[in-house]
Amino acid sequence: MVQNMVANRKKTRCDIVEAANILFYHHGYEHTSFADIAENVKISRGNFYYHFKTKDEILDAVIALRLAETRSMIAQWTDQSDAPKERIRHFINILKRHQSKILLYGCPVGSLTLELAKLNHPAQKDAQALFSVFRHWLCQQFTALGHGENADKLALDLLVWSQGVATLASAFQDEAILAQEVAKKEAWLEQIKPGFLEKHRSFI
Amino acid sequence: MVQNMVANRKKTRCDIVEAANILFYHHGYEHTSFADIAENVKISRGNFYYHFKTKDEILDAVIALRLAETRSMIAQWTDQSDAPKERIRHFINILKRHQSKILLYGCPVGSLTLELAKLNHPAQKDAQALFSVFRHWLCQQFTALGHGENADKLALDLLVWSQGVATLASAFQDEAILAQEVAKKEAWLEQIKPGFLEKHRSFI
DNA sequence: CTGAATTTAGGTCAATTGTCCTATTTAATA
DNA sequence: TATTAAATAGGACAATTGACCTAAATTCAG
Repeated sequence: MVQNMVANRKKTRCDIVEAANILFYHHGYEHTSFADIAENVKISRGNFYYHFKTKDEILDAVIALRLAETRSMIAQWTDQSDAPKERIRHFINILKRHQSKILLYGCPVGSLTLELAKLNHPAQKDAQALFSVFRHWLCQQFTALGHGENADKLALDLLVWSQGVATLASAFQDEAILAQEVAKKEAWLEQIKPGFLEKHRSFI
Repeated sequence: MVQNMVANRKKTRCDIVEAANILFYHHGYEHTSFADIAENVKISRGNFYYHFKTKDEILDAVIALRLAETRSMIAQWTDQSDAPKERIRHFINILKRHQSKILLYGCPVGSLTLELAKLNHPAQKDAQALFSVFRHWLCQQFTALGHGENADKLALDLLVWSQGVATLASAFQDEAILAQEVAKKEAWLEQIKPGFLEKHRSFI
């Protein structure tokens, strides 16, 4: 059955990318070796090389996976509620939802971005897209809240905040920092005054 | 002359640590090899090994150097002005002063901290001290401004902000983000209302 | 100057890295 | 079933890593 073959091929490849995704997050891109990934997926290095010729190829696949996952997550948030505030709250709460991982490894987007910057890696731009996805979506939400002019700045502020919180919570290994910052940001979100364009929110 | 010997020894060692400090910042701890550092200082690997037995030893020395430099910088800020706001402004402005480097490599403290977390490196706690120095000093300044109860939270917020800005400015390679965020934070600092303990500021 | 101590140079080592190759096994087709 | 294509296993590779060692050079005291 062609279906089976294709499915299997896809599955092994998918297994590799998913394992690499986690290992890149936990141990960093460079500190993760072919052997680490292969061992994790329980395949031979030869089989591994059959699916990916170079390490950069795996990185590209991992970034593509993260982009897809991110888009899917955001689409879910968008579908779950029509209220921009409610949507933005979802973003704020990622920090709490992934608390334990963040305390250990920081934010997957921020840490990958920083590592690639130091390696001066060609995939830098692709990793940047991960931030852009959040940025544009948040911008849309703030626009819907009537902050058209400042929407992008507000979106960027929220990204800045999330990266800072992840970095410091991880540095101090202190979940109280995380909880406290999230609570404060939620309160800020609640209190935010809709801009004068609020009435036109429907056009978003 | 004993003086010369000791001075030379100190100088070579110091050169190594300073080169490692820069290379760790630019390329990361793990991606920097003995050979890289030795080549940079223009000494042999053997000479290098004479001064540092293991890579961890260099890391400790680099962290110690950064701690010393940070303390000295902060001491300067403290000496330059008695006004807490003026002092805090110095902190905010690090981002602008080191703009070009931050765009390329992020914040040296944040990125090192994140890398060590992923390596699960024993020096994590030492690197954390770098953040603590800023945190406590900022806390003192906010206390002097009369925000005793919230001083530590305000200090942490400022650290969070600085880390976030560094990460995103670097991710987007966009100095406008940096300039805009710094300007906004400076405005916030200006507008901040002194707490009711302001009159007692002298005791700090 | 001579001898001892410190400092430096450069070679060696085992381990690990990313990459590549060739057999063998598994699956699909005719 | 026989043939072909896809997938896997595992070995080999050159290069690089951190670590270690010894011999030479430099420095300084007596």
